[in-house]
Amino acid sequence: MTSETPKLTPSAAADAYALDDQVGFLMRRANQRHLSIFADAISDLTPTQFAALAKLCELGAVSQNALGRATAMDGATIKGVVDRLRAKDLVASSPDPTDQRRILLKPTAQGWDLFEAVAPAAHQITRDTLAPLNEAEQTIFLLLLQKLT
Amino acid sequence: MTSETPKLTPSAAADAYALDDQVGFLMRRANQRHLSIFADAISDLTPTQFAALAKLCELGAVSQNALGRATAMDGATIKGVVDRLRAKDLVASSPDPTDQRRILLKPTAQGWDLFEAVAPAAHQITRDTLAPLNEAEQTIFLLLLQKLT
DNA sequence: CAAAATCCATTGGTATACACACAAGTTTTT
DNA sequence: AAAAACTTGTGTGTATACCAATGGATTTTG
Repeated sequence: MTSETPKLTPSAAADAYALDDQVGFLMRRANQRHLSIFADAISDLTPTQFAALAKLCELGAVSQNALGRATAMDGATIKGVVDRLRAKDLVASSPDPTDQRRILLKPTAQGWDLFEAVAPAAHQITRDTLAPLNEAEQTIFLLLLQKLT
Repeated sequence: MTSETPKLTPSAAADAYALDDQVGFLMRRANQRHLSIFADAISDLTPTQFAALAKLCELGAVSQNALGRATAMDGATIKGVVDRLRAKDLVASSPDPTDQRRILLKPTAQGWDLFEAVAPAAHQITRDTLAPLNEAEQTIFLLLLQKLT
């Protein structure tokens, strides 16, 4: 690969790589800032746990894997998240009578209460995260983000 | 906050929360896609390890904590990353004669070679990640991302 | 119907990522 | 110079996050 640009010395190729301008690095930092805003606003749940709880409140009763797909987490990840939500009595599980492989998940009354209590804060977190952008920029940013999904 | 919208019942507030439209969720998914592209293109290093190695090649000899700051990783995180880079003989450490607390880090010859070998692939990863956007959109996206940092 | 393919939940392993506490070294204050 | 404040590296604990493998259940195929 380096041999394809014979005029550039290897060091020049290296110099040309500015970490701070790479999408990956910028996305990581933007996400760090968002996670920090989240942690400051909601201490009862992690962002991931809140996402799972919110999706479960939206979907009703679904299997663990289905919840994982809906929240973009793989099987191993969603299991840990659900375990922690169950430990906090926010989610209840029961065997699916239709399919013996599945575990049906549902928010508990406490889970519903917590979700409704923190939902406004969650909206505020979205606003705070986007605060450095004006309204037009926010719209564009969300649109472009969606294209990158 | 909730009291500012008294006409909405809690359930309505809950219904109004669409996880799939939240910045945090979109950024997480966009990042997942990027990490997948990275893993497909570069198997020798993780994105984090590559970032640390690239920054070290850019900066020369710096302490572990300084490298962590330059790559946006906290002390505990950068330690693990550097440990793994040292285990692969990509980075060497020596005591700082100026400050007995510090460990000076430097890329090994092998570290330089690997960085120069994969740097073109890293550029390609950035291009692939942004590929769903046209050129104008890419510029805007990077600009807005930078504002969110 | 039987075999193959798929799906589900779980487990083990590796790698971020951050909070917190700690000890030793360095700088700043007083 | 002595005290206070800070920095550096390390260790512990918790929480994502994903891969690969596994055993049991279900669906699809032949």
